[in-house]
Amino acid sequence: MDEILEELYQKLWEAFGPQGWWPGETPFEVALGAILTQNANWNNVARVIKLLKEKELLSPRSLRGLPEAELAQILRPVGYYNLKARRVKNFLDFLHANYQDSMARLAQGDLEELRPRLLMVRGVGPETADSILLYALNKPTFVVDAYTFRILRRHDLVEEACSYEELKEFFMSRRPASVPQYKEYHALLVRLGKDFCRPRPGCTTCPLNGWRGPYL
DNA sequence: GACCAGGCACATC
DNA sequence: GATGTGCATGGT
Repeated sequence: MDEILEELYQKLWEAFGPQGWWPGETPFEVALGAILTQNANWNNVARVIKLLKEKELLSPRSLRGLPEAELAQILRPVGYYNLKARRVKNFLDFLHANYQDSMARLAQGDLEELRPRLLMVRGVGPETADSILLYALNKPTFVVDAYTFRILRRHDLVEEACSYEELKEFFMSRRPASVPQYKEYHALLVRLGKDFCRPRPGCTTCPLNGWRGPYL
């Protein structure tokens, strides 16, 4: 099975090359994007982040000074905007109360300590926590998302009823704990998912078409 | 106009 | 522990 994940990585790499993830200039921008992209189109998230940048609101302190209702209006394009305004505020409160608004201070903790703490923030679930840990804080944890599950499921690498933690363990127990490669692997899976692996199969030009059995 | 998008919390059984 | 539901805009 280790060889299969290596083979999958090679195939994705050959098809797409380096993805350069996460798209974001600072750890805070990455963390914010992780919350905003929950069940949302990344293009909309990118627009909102660009707008926040233009308004000079893209820092923990300035965002903290913005009323939640105003933040919600800015967040409209990403969907679930009231919900996400609250979730962003929850994360900001967490960062302020424990780390003096500093992502650098947050990054000083280690993975085993930080993950449960992030999960205590309302609105930060397993995927968001792992995205922040891997892409903003450079901790060696693997990010599982809907694409990851769909792709591995479609190629019959995991069970239908595989949970988030099980799928994550499936990966991490079979791959060396490398931050750069975890970053790249997840990004490549998302790339494949966006371009080819729709909820309903049927794309003959998918680079993985026919790999471990056709799924047309 | 349907379907989809880089989830999560909460209620209920 | 599994399943169902609300949250919501914008792209294809």
